[in-house]
Amino acid sequence: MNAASRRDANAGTLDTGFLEGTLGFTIRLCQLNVFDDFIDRLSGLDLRPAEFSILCLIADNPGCRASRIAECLCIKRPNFVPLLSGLEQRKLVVRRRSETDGRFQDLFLTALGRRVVTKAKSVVAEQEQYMADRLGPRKRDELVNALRMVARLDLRADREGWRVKES
Amino acid sequence: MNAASRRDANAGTLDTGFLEGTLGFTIRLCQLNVFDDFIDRLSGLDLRPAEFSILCLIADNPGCRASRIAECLCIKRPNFVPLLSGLEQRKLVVRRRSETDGRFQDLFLTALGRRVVTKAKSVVAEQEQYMADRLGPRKRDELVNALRMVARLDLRADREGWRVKES
DNA sequence: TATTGTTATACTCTATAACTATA
DNA sequence: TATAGTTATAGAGTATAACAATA
Repeated sequence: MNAASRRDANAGTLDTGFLEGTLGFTIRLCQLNVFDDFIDRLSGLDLRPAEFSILCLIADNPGCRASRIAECLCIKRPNFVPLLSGLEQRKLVVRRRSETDGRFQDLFLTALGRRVVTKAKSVVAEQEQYMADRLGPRKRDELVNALRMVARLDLRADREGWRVKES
Repeated sequence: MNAASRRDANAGTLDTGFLEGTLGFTIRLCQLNVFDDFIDRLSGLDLRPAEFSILCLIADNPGCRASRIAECLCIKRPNFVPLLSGLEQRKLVVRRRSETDGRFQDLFLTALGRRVVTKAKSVVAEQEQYMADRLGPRKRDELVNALRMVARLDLRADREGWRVKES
């Protein structure tokens, strides 16, 4: 039973009008459903969503600094350390101290890491394709575009006493 | 600095093509941004997202059983107990044993609870209105509808060896 | 002095097993 | 026996402060 059907099972007579009409609540339900399935599909490769994202970014940006990957994924640096250490212990990733600046660590995939991320991407692509088939390609693209737009909104811009100098 | 701008700050030269093209990743970024702001807006009323949702459902369904509210919000019963207890200690909610079946607890808002949820809904409505203004009303409604559709998808339906008998 | 990576730590959210009381 | 609520507990995920190494 997935999140959606578990929820629907007994909620038939509940008035959920206000919540279901909000973006915040529908985003949460949507994320629960998609992530539950995502985690399930990738469990065979023993990859959590964060680990998959890290491997993807290193695959497409070999030699990138660790802190940039963490930033791009909105993962705080202290929390990024054990994630990377785990991937390195599993021989999927190598950390190499930068030659030009000893503070940085440049990240690379191992040959095994490249094989794993290729397989993982194809598994994720299946989930994405399944959702695209159900939504239809147009609605699917509109959904991704709308989500990107909301993700980039500065939601605090309409409130006072907030904007301390940004730069 | 919100989640979106924090991410953009240093990610300019990173290739995020694969991840940004997936529904899963964009949903996550979107949820981070919306929830960060949601939590911030409701912090003045000392309400977390889950607490707000519970109050909303009790407000619109007075006398509803506790387990149904939890189910509707995809909150496991053990995790629901301290949430309800907190709201009851704050005199926002009352639990009343059902007269017809002593196992159930019927939930009601106090007068204070009704005042708080009314105020909280108006705060949330401001955030929703701000997002709707940026997206435009049509795109906003299409987004909510698409999210509802994805939230209800049975994402495991395309895989074998999964569906044990549902009922 | 500022930044990267790191450690330690704490708090929130979530998940499971087992207990109780009621049916 | 089955279900609702509860307790205890463990595991993720996430947050901040402080330190070492480097610049």
